[in-house]
Amino acid sequence: MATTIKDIAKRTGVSHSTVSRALGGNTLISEATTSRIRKAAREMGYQPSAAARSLKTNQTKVIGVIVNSIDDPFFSEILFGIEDAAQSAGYSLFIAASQYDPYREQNIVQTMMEQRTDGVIICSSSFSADKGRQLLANGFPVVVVNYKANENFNFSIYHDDLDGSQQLTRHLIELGHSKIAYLGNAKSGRTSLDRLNGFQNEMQNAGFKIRPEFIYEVEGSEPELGEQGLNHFMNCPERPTAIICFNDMLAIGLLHACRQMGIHVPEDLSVTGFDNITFSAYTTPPLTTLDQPKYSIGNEAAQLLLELLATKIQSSNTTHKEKILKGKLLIRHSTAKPSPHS
Amino acid sequence: MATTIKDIAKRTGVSHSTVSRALGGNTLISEATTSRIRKAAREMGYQPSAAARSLKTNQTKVIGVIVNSIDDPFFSEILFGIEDAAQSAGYSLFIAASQYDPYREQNIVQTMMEQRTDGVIICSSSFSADKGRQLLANGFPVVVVNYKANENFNFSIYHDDLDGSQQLTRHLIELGHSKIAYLGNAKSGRTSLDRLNGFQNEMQNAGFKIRPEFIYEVEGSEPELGEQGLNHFMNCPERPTAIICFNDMLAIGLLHACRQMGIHVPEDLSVTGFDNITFSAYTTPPLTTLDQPKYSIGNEAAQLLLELLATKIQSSNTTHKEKILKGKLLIRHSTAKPSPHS
DNA sequence: ATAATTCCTGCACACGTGTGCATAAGGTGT
DNA sequence: ACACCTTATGCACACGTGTGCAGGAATTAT
Repeated sequence: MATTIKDIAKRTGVSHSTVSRALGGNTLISEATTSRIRKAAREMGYQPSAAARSLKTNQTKVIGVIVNSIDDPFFSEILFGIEDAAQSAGYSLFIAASQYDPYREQNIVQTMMEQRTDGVIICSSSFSADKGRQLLANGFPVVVVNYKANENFNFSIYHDDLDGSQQLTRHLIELGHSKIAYLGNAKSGRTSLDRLNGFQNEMQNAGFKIRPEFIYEVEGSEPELGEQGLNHFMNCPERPTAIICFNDMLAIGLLHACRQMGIHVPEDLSVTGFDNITFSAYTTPPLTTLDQPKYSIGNEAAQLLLELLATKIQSSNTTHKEKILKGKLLIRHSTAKPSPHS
Repeated sequence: MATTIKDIAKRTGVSHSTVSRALGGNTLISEATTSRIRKAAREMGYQPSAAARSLKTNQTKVIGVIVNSIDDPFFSEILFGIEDAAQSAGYSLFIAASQYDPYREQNIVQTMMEQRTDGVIICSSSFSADKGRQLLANGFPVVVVNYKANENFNFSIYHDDLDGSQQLTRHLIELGHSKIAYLGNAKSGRTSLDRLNGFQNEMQNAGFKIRPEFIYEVEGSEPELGEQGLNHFMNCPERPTAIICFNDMLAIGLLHACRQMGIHVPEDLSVTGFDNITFSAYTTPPLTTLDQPKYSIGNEAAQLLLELLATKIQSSNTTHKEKILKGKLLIRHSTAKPSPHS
């Protein structure tokens, strides 16, 4: 059994209250006893019980983080940003992955509530809104990341997907493309929609029409779905000269399929990704993408939550705060002028 | 403030003990009152306090997991396996990343101890042994994964790296290679050493000598270090015809560097990886690698820990249990016969 | 009708920590 | 010597939950 403050009290001949105060740095206790107690605590390998402490203080110093999937390299960088901010404020993370599974989602929400997490960061674009509201209803401060059902949530950090998508589209248009297609991910809801809208806006600005078959969605972001997307576009009566992919994972799969089908990128076809995950620099050719400030996004989200926890203004649910971060275009080698004979 | 069993007791007109028993499914309580209490609990949105419960029962239903870095796609698949096993046994995960940082490591250990995690799984090959011993000394059941300081730990699951490396080497030898080099990762300690040994064993079996400059280590597994490795080998007086990389990440970086230097894989040079992470299937050319059963490794580790928790045999530290899993060779297109004129 | 048995529920304490209040010891002023 | 103030510590209770034990009510046996 682990040593408790009572054990320390017994050994140093004081009451457990004195020990509690001494370890807490309360100046009421004399320096002599304080250092005596601290020494004993060290020798006995004392570790305070988080459970007992939270029970008393009503805070756990733990913040919950909900992501789609730990597999997704995109989230892991966001997690980094969150962890740095949390750690330096003395908070630990409780990470849970929903895996797009409603049963798991419910499970996660329940666990967070039972654990009495001080706050929750939702990074899962597909997380069902009612589960999130459940947390809000139970008084949990919630910050959402890249989650576009903001009608429900007062505190959010997100990336300007509209702008990012426009940057990519503009880049392609400036290269001379007009027959551009969009490969979306139906499971990502508003995020995919925003990127689609950015594309559409910019095409309209340039005076180009988009053929309806040039917009296609697959059910997820696994690379193998990129192949499915490519097949669709290559079977169109008129082929696009460029494809904007919802994210890097899809683009990576699509590039792979291109190679198998003998389509040369970027000579025959330009391809873009979104997010700038590590591996997007190592494809053939290296992927032109939109560098999303993932670390900053996570960091800002955590800071916002910490601020909420410090000021307790979450109760006044009239307040409302959101921050929008912009990414920047990263031109590598998967985009080029369209070939003259296409 | 969240509702407690006392609130429910007040509302249903019974004592809090009765509520506790009713919700716990104790058959001593009559069915009538049990269902009445359950109904009230549901209506009031009751969620038990994990803190209070653990304080009383002395178990948290949480198991800690320590990994090197969440970024590493290798670990995320292991986490999957762990989570599945844990979840179905009613346990939650407390995940922490050491990031190779001793300060963070100490911090993690302390947090695990304060949280009174029921057990710990260490998946970090670089995790310092004394930190692990600290956990053991405090009575934590510990299972280590792919951690080769087993002299200290009684319970471990690991992959047979020696065998895997031999499979890869044999494959190359059967293709006709004899000038084979090994690119290791100094930070991965024993793991890298085992893979090196497998390579050496198999070369010896075939009667081949290894030139000392054909063994080279870099400080990490980031893809960009693959380039450094390639440079080293290409500057050797006699160049290797095949390179065995410590893992896929390094191999991916090395392949990329090959392209930039105009080296054709596999015609000029064969390259192998290790682990079979998702992206290894999408490189150019797709990577020949060793498919490590990551999910199973995680799953078995969790099951072993759960078994320890159930039987409490961890106290009898004479027991000792380990499981070794073998991976299998996955031949893609980054390996081929050596070119005749090299 | 009373005793014995079963069934159900409440009392009281415990887990480890934090904190308001009382109080004892020591010091300073007259 | 006495009242007064400061300093240092202990007492007792609280947080939310679980559980051994006692005891009341209802049922059955005598």
